[in-house]
Amino acid sequence: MDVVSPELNSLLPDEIMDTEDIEDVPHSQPGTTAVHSEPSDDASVPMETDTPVASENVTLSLATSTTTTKTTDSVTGTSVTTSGLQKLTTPFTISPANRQIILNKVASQASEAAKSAGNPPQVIKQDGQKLLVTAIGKSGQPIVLQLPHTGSKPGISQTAGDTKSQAPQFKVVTIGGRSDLKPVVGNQVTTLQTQQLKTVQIAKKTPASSAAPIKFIITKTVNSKGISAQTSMPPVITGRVLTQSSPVMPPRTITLSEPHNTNLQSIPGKKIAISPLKTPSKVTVVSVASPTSGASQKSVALPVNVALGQQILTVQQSTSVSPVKVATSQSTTQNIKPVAVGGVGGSQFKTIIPLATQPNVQQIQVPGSRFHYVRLVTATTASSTGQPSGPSTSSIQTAKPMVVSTAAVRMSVPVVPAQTMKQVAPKPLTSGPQVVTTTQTQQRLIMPATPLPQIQPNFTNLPPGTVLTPAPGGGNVGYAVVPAQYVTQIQQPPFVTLASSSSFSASTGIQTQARLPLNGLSAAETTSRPRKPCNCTKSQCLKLYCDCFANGEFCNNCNCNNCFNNLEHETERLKAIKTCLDRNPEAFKPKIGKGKEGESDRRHSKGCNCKRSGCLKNYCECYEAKIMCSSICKCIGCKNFEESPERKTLMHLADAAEVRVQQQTAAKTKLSSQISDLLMRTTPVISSGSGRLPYTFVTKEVLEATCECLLEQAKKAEQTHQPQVEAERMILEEFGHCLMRIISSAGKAKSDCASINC
DNA sequence: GAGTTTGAAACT
DNA sequence: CAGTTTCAAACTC
Ligand SMILES: [Zn+2]
Ligand SMILES: [Zn+2]
Ligand SMILES: [Zn+2]
Ligand SMILES: [Zn+2]
Ligand SMILES: [Zn+2]
Ligand SMILES: [Zn+2]
Repeated sequence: MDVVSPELNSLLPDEIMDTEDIEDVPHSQPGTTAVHSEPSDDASVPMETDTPVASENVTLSLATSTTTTKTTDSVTGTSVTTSGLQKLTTPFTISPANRQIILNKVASQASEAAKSAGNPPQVIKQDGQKLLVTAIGKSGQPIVLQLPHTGSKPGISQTAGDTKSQAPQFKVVTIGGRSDLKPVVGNQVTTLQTQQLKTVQIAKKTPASSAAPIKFIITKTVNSKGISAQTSMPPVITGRVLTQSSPVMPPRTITLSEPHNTNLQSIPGKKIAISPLKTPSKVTVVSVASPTSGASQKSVALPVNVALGQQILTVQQSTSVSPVKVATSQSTTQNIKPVAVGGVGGSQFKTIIPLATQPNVQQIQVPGSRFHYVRLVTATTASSTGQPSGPSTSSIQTAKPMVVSTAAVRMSVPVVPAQTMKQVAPKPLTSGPQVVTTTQTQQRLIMPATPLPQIQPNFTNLPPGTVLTPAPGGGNVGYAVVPAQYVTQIQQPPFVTLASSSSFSASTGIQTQARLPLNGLSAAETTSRPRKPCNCTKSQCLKLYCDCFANGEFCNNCNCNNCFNNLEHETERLKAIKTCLDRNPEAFKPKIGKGKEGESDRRHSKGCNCKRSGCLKNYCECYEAKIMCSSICKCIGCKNFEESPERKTLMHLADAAEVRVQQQTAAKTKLSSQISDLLMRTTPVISSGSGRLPYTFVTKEVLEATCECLLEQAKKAEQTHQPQVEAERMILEEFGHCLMRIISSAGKAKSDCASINC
């Protein structure tokens, strides 16, 4: 795959662009556009059912620099050379046959960094159906996604697992730079059928094909704020979409509108949905033009590749912004809400989000959307592109390479099961110049619909081989890459979210996602905050009883027994996730709405049901989350309300305790500073070598500081109701500590002086 | 650390 | 949907 500059794309003939069965997307008219649905079984679209066609390889490269030049190699595919920055060779490869997407990171830096970090690039299986993304995220660890084999490849058997679902699975992957990525199971993830990928194409000329069983229309309003917007584009984008191939579903049309601020709950999740494209033949890639702020270096360093990766991943490192805030501030796209869902519970619908495209426009800007879309077209002459050195395994692709043209704006929205949309992973937008040709646009990549089993982020938390295993069902999987914008808007540290869903057949819709920090903590906070280890013994950590599982995370450093919440038991885990989602589609959504600081929105989604704790103990989920009980709580004897005297008392006690700790810390700090200060002043005296050290060091200031420490200790003893003996012991102990500090300081001063004198 | 209490999750 | 059981965490001693 090569990187093609947007301009180049625009220049590309449509034939190239739309070669194959990809339906063209009708150039969407600004405003709403109806999407035509296509029959799932449309022959034109190669689905898993299709016989293995000569593999089509798609290589996508994104040139970051505006001046990028593109070269196309008929044999290997196209290679693009960015403006001298880097040459990417098959940065992104998609082979239909293999259904793999491999992203290699351009710069070696990232990989090395990752290694240094202790996380080697992860390679998933080399079955050939893998998606490897490297150089994503801060850690620079590559992420590999594996796509399940599609039926197209006879030779490859589908993985065990959900055999039932032949429907293509869809996964959404969001990769973020955060180190703490966690796989999330999420409701947020939507499943798409890979087949839909075809349909995903942005508008094609034929407006309506009624045949498609289900149509989705998505209208998205984009908020230009904060993002470099393309002013020219109309704010509203309409997308369309996809049909569900599955026979079961009756045809439907769904219209989705996305107001700026509308958030799906997904927002909290901060995940990005990726639309899976089943057929490799057509891929739409959007590159994110958004420059990364200086903070994210990687993006800078690796213009092209990184950019691609980021976009695809939509990961970016956001520096400090808490996800929540970001999300709110930026309203754009992130959340798409599927309005109507097919009747099937957990049904997966595919949704392609941004669709509007400008005809012929070189830049892919989509109205209202800040993304750049790149369309990938299979090249007739394509040959498999060589894979870069990346760890990635198989890039097997074959035959037709796809060219991605940035110009086309196509959106592919991953179809998401109605319930679960993906959340957009927040990606801070960095203003880095480097990347994209278009400054403001974002790119979106849609991956082939082949089923992805999972993706795992490579963070340390994750198990070593964060490889995604092929989805059990072997169904097709679609990948969607989230537009960078989404990411940027959110500014959160990048996350990776993968979701795989099986086709409507209940097989599975599972995903692994990275999770956003809860409570709006800064990324740093979240990253640093280790999750409390679980102690499960009977649930195998596959029930919501397990906090790790409930949070969509793998167990890591837990004390659980017989744990299945890990990569080694992915199949079981996915099944468990599905079970949970079947039981409660929102099982993995955060219970506390928006953890933002503004507590206005913070309330428990279901409310508690406490009977005996008065909601003033951590047994109560409301109290545990530090929020007040609300009208939706069904608690009895609740004392967790604003005016509650008990609550106030408790809070005061807690505050007092906190103050005490602070005072104690302050006293110690003061003592230390006094001592050091004293040292500074007395050094000359010491150097004189007199034997008056005690008097020299035990000054008035030191005495005062010491007394403060002792008083604090006394208070502490009193507060904890220690018996007098114990209180005395504590005080004496503290006095001992103070003396030790004084002595050590004196000794140090003396030795220093000695050394100086010498 | 063992044992108890608690309320969500799971199950019927 | 309600009642019961199961479960792991919170809490107590
Ligand atoms: Zn557990
Ligand atoms: Zn655990
Ligand atoms: Zn576990
Ligand atoms: Zn409560
Ligand atoms: Zn409550
Ligand atoms: Zn309450």
